Amino acid sequence: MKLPEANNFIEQIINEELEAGKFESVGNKIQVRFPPEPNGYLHIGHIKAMCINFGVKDKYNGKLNLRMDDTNPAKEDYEYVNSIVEAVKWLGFEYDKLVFASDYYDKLYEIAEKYILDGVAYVCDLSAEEITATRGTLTEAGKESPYRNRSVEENLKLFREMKAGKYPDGAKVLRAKIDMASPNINMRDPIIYRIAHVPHYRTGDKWCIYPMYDFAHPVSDAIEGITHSLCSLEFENHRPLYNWFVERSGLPKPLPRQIEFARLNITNMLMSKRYLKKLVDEGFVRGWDDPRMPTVMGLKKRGVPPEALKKFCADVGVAKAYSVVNQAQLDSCIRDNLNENAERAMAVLNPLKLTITNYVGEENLSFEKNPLKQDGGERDIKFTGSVYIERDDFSLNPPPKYKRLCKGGTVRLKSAYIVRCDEVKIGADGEAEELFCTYFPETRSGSAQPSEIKAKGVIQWVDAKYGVDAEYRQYKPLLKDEQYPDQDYAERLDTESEKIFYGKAEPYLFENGEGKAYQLIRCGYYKSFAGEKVLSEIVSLKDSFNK
RNA sequence: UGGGGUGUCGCCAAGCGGUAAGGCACGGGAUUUUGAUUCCCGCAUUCGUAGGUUCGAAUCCUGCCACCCCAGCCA
Repeated sequence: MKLPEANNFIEQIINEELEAGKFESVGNKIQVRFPPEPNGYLHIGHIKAMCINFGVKDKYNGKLNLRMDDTNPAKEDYEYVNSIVEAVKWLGFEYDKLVFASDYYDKLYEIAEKYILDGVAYVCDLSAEEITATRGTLTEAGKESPYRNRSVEENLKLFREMKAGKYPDGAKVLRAKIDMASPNINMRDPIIYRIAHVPHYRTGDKWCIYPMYDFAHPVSDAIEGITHSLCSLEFENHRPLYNWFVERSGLPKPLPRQIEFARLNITNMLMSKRYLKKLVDEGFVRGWDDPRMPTVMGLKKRGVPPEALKKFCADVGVAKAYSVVNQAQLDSCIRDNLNENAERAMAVLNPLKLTITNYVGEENLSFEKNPLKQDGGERDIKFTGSVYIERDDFSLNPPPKYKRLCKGGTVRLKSAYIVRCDEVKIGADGEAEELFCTYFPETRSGSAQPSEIKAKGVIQWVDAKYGVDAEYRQYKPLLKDEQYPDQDYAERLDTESEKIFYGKAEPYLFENGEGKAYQLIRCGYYKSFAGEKVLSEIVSLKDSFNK
């Protein structure tokens, strides 16, 4: 068998198993799954998990189920499943089937009865507090439940009564009979089913008992014929239990194997649902798709191309060591992608009027839409000799090595002419209000530059007559510092994280609202924005692109 | 003082007994009508630590040390 080259330890394991013939009975088909719980929105951490799972699927020509791990009706809803599906599709991942853990409720129940019949599960009447109290501690063994040795018949009867709704929430649970003295606390008779008289968003009130993750997940994997169940490190301690459930399920081999990897952490990015929800609920951001959010929809709105995110995940790699990736690494991937693909346009956030005193009439200037793409096309911009430039591109007191405009200095208006600033009109606030310049016709872009007229800098501009008014929302990172702010997170929020500018932009920016990038020539970095539906509103990228 | 994991450059990360890949960041230089891009060049005599085995170790063995995870009827 010809095996693909393994790019990480997971693929290495798969290769070894394939080589050993572990999956011959299923035609060497690898099956994986991506199993979010529909109780929140997908974020960049999930993207890493998707890249790993979809990556395995593609590499081995296998199958992947998008599975909603919906076994806790109190938290789940269609709102989330829809957003998850939407996010997966936007990222361009193609799954084979959309499935739900709740599809398996009948089968799961049946297997639970099998455990009872096999004498490895029992109904326990202990209260939640009592169970906690008898579970023991990290260093002490737990105590066996007094209900642990009920007969198979009694367990079956009780379990069926639980299912039939005879008992209130919390009155009874079904437990696995494993080992109360196990050093692995997960193995101390974990709960399989709990009673919850809560309607489920899919099954309604058909059930009043719901399976626990530790049971439902491995068994769902086995039901689907998953060969590799890839999850994050915190489930390592659950693996023995995973195997315990799967081995006793009676489901056909090959049984799924759980492999854990380190989850993604990025400096200054909080990904916990609890935290993100707070930001939304308490109005720190405009919603789950706010460009400052690390959610998939937030990233989309920020103008981040899916391919940049995939590249980032590929760069970061898959390993088991706890790590925090520097956000600069993400930014680099985004910049790379934008540099390669984004169409160019000019805009000024904070306009300063520049009038050319010796210019008459108007003309068209030609611009490349994307200098990196030979066939990127061109666009025309009107030039009337009266323009707006970025306020930062002019300085009353230029620092040493300043390359842009100052009084008496020259600068090139990109793709137009070199101008010299002759006069500065100072406003009441002491700041420059308008610049009066001379332009040099012979320096028109494209013509051979006369040696006597030079400009060190090149700045962007928007024509005063043809440029359109634009509102910019500029976002900064939500957190000033610290990875996990915990309870006092609110104090660390940067209240200036959203700033409004009223600037100018060339009309081209609005031709098709979304995902176009513009750049500030002065800084030479890219800012991307996802155009909102309202034309006058441009959302610029957060500060992370600043140097 | 239980169990399960992990420790390779500032941050990720290859490496699987034959003499430390790559990316990000950083520094230097060249080209440039974006202080961007592109392009060169530099950036771990050393792999948590102390020993041992070996002709040879980041890789094998032993002991220490540090950090992470686990005591939800959440996932």
